[in-house]
Amino acid sequence: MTTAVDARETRDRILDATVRLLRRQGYSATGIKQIVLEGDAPLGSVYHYFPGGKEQIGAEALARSGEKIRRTIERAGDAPDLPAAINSYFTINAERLRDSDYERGCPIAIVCLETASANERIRQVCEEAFNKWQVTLAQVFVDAGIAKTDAGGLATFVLSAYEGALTMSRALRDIEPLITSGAAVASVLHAHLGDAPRAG
Amino acid sequence: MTTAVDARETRDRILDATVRLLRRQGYSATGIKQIVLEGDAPLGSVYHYFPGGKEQIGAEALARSGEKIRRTIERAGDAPDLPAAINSYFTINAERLRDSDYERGCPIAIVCLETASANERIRQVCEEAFNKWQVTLAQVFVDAGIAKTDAGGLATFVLSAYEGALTMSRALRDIEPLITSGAAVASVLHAHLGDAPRAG
DNA sequence: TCCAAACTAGAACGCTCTACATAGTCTGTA
DNA sequence: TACAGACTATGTAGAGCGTTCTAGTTTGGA
Repeated sequence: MTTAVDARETRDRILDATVRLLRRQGYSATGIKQIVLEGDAPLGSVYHYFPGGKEQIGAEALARSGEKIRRTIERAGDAPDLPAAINSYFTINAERLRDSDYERGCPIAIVCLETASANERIRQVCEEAFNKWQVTLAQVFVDAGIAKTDAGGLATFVLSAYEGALTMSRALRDIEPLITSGAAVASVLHAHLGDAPRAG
Repeated sequence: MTTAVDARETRDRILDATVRLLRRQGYSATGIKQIVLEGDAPLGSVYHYFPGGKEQIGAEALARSGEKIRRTIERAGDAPDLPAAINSYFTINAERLRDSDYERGCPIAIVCLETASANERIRQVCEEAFNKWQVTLAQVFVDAGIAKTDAGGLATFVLSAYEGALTMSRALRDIEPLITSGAAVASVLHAHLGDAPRAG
């Protein structure tokens, strides 16, 4: 194994580096050599850990990233004020996007668009990630008092608004779409909780 | 020039083929040879019409596609019932997506995510497309009676929801996110027009 | 101390990519 | 018919890709 100084294993470093690159530039533009450079990992051991090659690295990196994001969504349910928690999810990620010089996109969204029609295995990983996010968020909504009949569709809608706003913010190099959409989504949630009805 | 049978010029066929490929698989995965194959165009004339190479082809294809979509958005303003018109924009494109076997994504969204951090020229084309859509849609909202102070943000929000729902529908191979988001957006518009407040 | 297994180094392979060069063919006009 | 310019065919260059290979190093346990 690696030394104690370098506690994180090579395999993990490869996956983490892959996630960073997928966020920035997607699947097609990300090369194996770039991954090992970014992760400071030996090229020779890539096919030792990942005999399935690039596709396996991509699939595992996306699954790991998807689960991490899902846990973040789950934690939003702990907040006392649901609309505020969702809104701050938008704003926090807006700031992270800006601070990364608009490089930190969503790895699932970009890779899914690229590979949905070309690589079924990768597409399925993306589908699973989105599905789990949706189920998790719907449960958060139910726990907050939103009607069960509404929670599922509302979760899909909120995720859509978030992914689209992230896309637009990256294109415009401006966090405004994320901020605006976060506020709009919060208003919709307020309305569903029997609060102020107006969205904007 | 080409014969009368082949009325469309080679240059246009190259651009149209590029748009189709960008919708399906994005910029990085789309090659020059694939473009001329898809567009039934001679490889030898690619650099005659596009001395700027792949970047020029991509930029022009995206600009053309962006403007076409903008005109479609503009036409939504002609409908008497705005929320219904926006909702049907979602549903119509949902059906087109399904009928294309989930290949017909948004060329702007996918290319922007791929190239936002790598190719400034292409990114700017995407930014311009999104900006024009937003301005056009905001004007449609104002014309329909929505307050000027709300129209801009609302347009950004609706575009975000649409792009995100399109992304999710492709990943899931299911039009449900587009249908659900279309209905939710329509409810928000209703609320802004002084109609039924509930979104769902 | 020694061995087997785990891991790494780095070159090399076959392939595809964009881009370019050059020679050839077509087309409208005089 | 003849010519000039527009367009196309085809081959090549040079780089980069994912992958594989063999040789070498490190490691944990007996």
